[in-house]
Amino acid sequence: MVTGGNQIHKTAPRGNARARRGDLFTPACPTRKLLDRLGGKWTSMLVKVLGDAGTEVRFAELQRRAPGISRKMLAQTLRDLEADGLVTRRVEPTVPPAVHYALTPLGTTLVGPLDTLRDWAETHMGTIDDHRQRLVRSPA
Amino acid sequence: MVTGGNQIHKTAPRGNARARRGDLFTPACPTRKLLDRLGGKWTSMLVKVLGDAGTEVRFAELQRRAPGISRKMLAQTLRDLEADGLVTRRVEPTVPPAVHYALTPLGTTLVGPLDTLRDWAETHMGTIDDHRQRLVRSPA
DNA sequence: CTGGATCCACACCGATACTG
DNA sequence: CAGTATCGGTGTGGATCCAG
Repeated sequence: MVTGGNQIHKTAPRGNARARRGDLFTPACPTRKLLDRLGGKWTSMLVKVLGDAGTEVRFAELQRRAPGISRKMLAQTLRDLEADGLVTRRVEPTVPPAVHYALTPLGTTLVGPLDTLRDWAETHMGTIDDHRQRLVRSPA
Repeated sequence: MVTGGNQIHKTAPRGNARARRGDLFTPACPTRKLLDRLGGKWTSMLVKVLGDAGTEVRFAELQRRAPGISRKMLAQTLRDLEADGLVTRRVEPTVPPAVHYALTPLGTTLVGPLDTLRDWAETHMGTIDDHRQRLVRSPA
């Protein structure tokens, strides 16, 4: 994965967003691009946190609710999500500033599919881990 | 859910086994681990190809149906999927050998959730691309 | 409080050559 | 046919310091 995920994001050229005529092999597959974003280490967690909140959440509060994230990655991931139109950013011009983030309607539509993935993961990842463990202990 | 957050998977040192003092992160969020795998550049495509086939598919045929993949990445991804218990590998001891791959029942259960993601992607990724394009053309 | 800038370790993946 | 071995480029993400 994540691919380092995946990708057009990891290895493919970035400048040319659109597939050009010669590119038979859909380098711009929507699913591939979506997985590239979700494959980011913090993207899905932030979508979930914002979705659960249902309202605006401030920067520091997001950092609290996403344990382990650094300020750099929090800012970077939020900027990406904002550029995607999945998250809104609202700055209160106070001193010091207060910045509020929330899911856009589009971002909200992503919560369901993510829940589907989470359900599958919570149901089956244990089985997968066990399977890998068996390979370690009894290699063919 | 994604709240497990960090995981010694992508960046953390693997050789020096001991976590350092600050690391008190929850062991491993299943959703995070699933996305790490799906984030791989070819994983989801191979699952889809094998799912669509419904039967065993040979190595070379997989390479044909996953345009652009190299033999190295095909072999590596298939080995990972096999280790996860998502894919079976069957070798016919002929000369030259013929190797057949197929989804396990567990692997088949992953097809649905992936379809859900693909539906979302095909519906909304265009909107996301447009949103990013607007940022490029009309910067602040 | 909310970031940006920089440095760097490491993991992913492509290209190529070799093997049984 | 179906892999493995190796090299190297590139991107991701953590740590740390600086700034409005």
